[in-house]
Amino acid sequence: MKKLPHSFYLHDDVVAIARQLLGKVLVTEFDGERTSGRIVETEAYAGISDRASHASKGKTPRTSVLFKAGGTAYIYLCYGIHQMFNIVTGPAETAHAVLIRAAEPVEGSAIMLQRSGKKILDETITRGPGNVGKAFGFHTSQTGQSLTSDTMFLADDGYTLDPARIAVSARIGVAYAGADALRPYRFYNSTSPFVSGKKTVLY
DNA sequence: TCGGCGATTAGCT
DNA sequence: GCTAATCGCCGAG
Repeated sequence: MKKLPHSFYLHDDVVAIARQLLGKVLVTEFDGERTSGRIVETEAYAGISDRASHASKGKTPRTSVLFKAGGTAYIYLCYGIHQMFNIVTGPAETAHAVLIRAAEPVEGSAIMLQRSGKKILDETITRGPGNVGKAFGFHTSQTGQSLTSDTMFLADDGYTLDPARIAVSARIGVAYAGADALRPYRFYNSTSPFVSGKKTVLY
């Protein structure tokens, strides 16, 4: 299990990073409770020119974290309920980010179940960005934290996802973004039951 | 200070 | 498949 180096996040091609993150392991260890999971679904948000990205609204108190250098966590609340976990990428001020939409539990599934309030452990535990936030214990108060720390980081355990299994589609829930909503920026493992949304392959 | 709205989800029908 | 729940953020006034 190798922690991804800071340099991984500084690459300026956010779409390439979103694809490379499939198969990597997301690890959190809050209050001594370690949970980890293999990433199976991501979405790229390409800076201020991407109308689906919060960065398109400019730098505000909420979005300022997006403008930091890569390797930073951007966590925000959606619909008043869901903690959405994003990874800031690229050099400072580019405002690129990758949203983690789904993962497969590797360690600490009992803790994930407890955090989610669910009764049975099934694939909904980490399916969808809101559920990922819950299962891993993310909270908006952690936005702006480094992803190379010991409490919150990404790792490579040697696993490589067969490229033939990677599917690409438009992003989910961004219809308001006009033409940008059609960009092929969503990547997922087509064989994983943990992937959210429709299973149609567009590309 | 106020009103509209969103990178969603769960629970019914 | 459809819809209510739910609240912080942001821009307008």
